[in-house]
Amino acid sequence: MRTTPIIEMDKRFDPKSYESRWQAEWAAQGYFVCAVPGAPPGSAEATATGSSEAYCIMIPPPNITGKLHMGHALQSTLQDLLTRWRRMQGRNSLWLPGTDHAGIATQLMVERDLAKESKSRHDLGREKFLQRVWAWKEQYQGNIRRQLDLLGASCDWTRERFTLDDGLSRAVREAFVRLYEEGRITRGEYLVNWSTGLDTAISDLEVEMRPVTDKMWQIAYPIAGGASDERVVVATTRPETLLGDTALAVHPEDERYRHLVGKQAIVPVAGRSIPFVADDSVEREFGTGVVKVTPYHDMADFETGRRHGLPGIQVIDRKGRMTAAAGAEFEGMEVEAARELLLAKLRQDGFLVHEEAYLHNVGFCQRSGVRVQPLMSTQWFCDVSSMAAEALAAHRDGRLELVPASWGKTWEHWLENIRPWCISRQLWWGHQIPAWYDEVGNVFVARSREAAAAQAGHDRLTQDSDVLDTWFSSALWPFSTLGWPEKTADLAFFYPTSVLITGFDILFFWVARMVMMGLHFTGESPFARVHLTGLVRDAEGVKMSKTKGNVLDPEDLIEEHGADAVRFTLASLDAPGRDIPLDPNVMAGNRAFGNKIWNATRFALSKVDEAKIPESIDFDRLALPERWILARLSETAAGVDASLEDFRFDVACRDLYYFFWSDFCDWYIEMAKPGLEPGNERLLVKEVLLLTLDRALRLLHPAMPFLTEELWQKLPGHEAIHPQTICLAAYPQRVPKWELSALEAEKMKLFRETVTIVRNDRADKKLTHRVKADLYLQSAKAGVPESAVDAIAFLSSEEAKRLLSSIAGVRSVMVAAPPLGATNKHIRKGAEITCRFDIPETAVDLDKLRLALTANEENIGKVRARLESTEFAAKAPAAVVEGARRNLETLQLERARLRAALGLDAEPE
RNA sequence: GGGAGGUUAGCUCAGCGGUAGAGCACCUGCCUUACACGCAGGGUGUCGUGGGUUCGAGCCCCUCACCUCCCACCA
Repeated sequence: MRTTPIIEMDKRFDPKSYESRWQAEWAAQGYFVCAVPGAPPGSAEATATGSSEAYCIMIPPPNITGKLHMGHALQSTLQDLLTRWRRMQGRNSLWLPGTDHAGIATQLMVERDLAKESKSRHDLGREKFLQRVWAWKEQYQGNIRRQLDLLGASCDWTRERFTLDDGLSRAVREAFVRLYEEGRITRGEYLVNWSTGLDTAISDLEVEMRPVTDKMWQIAYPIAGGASDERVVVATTRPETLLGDTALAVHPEDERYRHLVGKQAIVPVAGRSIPFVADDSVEREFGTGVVKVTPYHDMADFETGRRHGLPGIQVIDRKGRMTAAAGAEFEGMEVEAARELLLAKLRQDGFLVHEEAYLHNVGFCQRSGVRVQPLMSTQWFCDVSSMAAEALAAHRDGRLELVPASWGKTWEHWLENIRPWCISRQLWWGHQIPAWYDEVGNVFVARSREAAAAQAGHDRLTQDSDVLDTWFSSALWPFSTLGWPEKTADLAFFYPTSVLITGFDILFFWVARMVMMGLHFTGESPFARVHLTGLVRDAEGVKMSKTKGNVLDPEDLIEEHGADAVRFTLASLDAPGRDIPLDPNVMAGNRAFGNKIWNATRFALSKVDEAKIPESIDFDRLALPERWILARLSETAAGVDASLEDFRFDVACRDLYYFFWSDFCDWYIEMAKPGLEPGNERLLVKEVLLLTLDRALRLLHPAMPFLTEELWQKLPGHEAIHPQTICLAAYPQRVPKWELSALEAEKMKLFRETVTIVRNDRADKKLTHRVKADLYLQSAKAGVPESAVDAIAFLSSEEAKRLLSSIAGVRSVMVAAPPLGATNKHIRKGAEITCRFDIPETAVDLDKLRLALTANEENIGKVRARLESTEFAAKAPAAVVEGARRNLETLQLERARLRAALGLDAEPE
């Protein structure tokens, strides 16, 4: 005997009461642990499915530095949604979790921590410092898992990886050595982006251009060996680099300066002679048309210098201070101070011709915020040009699909213009470069120190002190996490992965590099499809930032609304190519949706007695409401599947929301109520109620895992669907047999319209729902549109009467002329429907009627004009013409009704 | 300087060539035997501008304007 479950369930749902319980249960049961065909049995025995069809998503590994932000919450929600959906479809679905060592970010945080003890990493030394970072990592790594658990993530934690763990480190060394042996990785001295804030080189991608108002100075350079007063004027924003000038450049076709090419100029203050060179890159219109060339302190000048075989002079060092080469009086000065001193000297000697404010773009170190200093240094570079070509080809031939596809052009442009990737960093935390040097500087690149020693023939070797750019190890993530370079069962089964979900902001940093490395090392794109999400913003669409104080914390939101509401909200806002404006009101609305689901279940459980979710149902024996809701269920299942295939999470959520709230709760449950009354039972109503609820919960499960599991476990008969958990129950599919015929669909439409008529009339008269209505039906006058439905017969049937009584407070339905004076007549499907209430007829709101008449006549005018156009009749499809004709007829009947109510003649013309 | 996206109700956004939609907000009436995190009803639109294609354009084409964001070595 079932007790009455309604007593057991609270009137309000409380996500906190079950969310953590279910996450713990799922983990304990190992539902998300994948067993791979051919793999040795182990903990994976508890696996969900033995399916041989793989589905795999690699998490974009969050930094171990800390805390998940809204972007992680969004992306994790979508990844989990897809994984749960595929898992329920029976795929062997792996969502592999992990974290990134995040070289610079992590090192900075630990250094900041050290600074509290007034220590620097140099005080500790490399060994001790790294021990400290590892300790720090151990402390924070669990945080990521805890947060993903809170969100309901169905990761396989037995496969969790870390970019610095042994396996991944091995993969990194393997990749590095292979690329080196192929000649793609080289070491050399180049002008690189130097961050004095981080004391390391950074890649082009880590440089952020920002507009800055500087000054543009014009400086005169005397001509050597010319007339004593002959000078040429040069414009510059960085006068201090003049000390490192090794040439002046002019455009080869600039008549103003052509005569100078081959001559020498004298660098003011420094007094050195430097040549004039002619170079196409000089813009004649800009500045004075003469450019100072400082190869070691300017990217463009570096290239110019190379073209002309010019030497370079390093006048600024890696700390941002002037070197000895800048001259004794400048040596050791900060750049700013050196600039002031130099300007003073120039001014004093009459070399400073002009100065003005100047707005231009300047490169800043994205991470530390300092101005990037171009600096000559020895670094490791990876030539990715051929890999980029492969990545381009994969995109063009469809092996790699970007969603939304509009990112394609950006992809092409970046890869077509790619430059060598500076992969070495002067940091300690990261993968130390697998290169060793002997006493005389010979380099041995190898997979291990032993291998390097074997190459060298001795062990007097020192390892390169630099580490690799964090993104180098991330680039290997899709296959290094599966055991590459070993040929593991996981790699064979799950690689290439199915989809990647990440933010567009790391399209180049990460996605492009994974595709390049994946294609290079495995011959396959690491994933077939990439869904790029937008940026999570605040309710007003403003970017979240600490300084603006508008940052939302996923953990707070989960605490307040429950994980399911957070997930549903994020997923429903993920429209292609758009950012995600996160409004707490919307979140509250979706929490209310959870409450609605809770209460619908609570209602059903209180009514179904001994009934169970039926294993099958005889659709043909059902009454219209049951047939209708099953039809809607089938359509919704079909729609959700299609939407998820296309990454249209917004559409899938909208359809689910509408189906559950409007179709199921507002309409079906209301229609089911009379059929659930003792002694009045409609055939199989309880079974259909349970069946629909079961399917709806399963459809919703990927988006709202906790609530659906909690409720589904309460449904009688759920064990027959899956003995343990909704997580592994089959995802509902379309059932074509359940879909309604056109006739039935029309009947349902007529019924709903009739309900609305009654409710409208009641609201117009300001009556409460308690005042019952009497309905009068009679055939409408001539000119009524044809209809397949016999409206009068249908609406006056016992079945319809009972439904109308329950849902719309209709006391009686009479096939008769309405009492004299009745004004609220409505025409539907050839029937004139009049609604009367048990109260004196209130005064008709004439203004409202007049407005309605005006609108009606406007519409008639429009439709008639279309119908009278010969072109419309000739060219529009017949169905459209016919639709317009019917429309006109209905509008005309409506007009007659309105005119009668207003006491006007029936026909105006 | 290139490129992408956006411009639809008060707000945030859907929208498939055929009479403009949702949620939230707002107004009215309701504690109707699941739910007030609720029920029912309601109002609101020059679909950014100007052209074009079409019988018919929010939707397709072109122009312009404004907003967001990427990429880019005019010193």
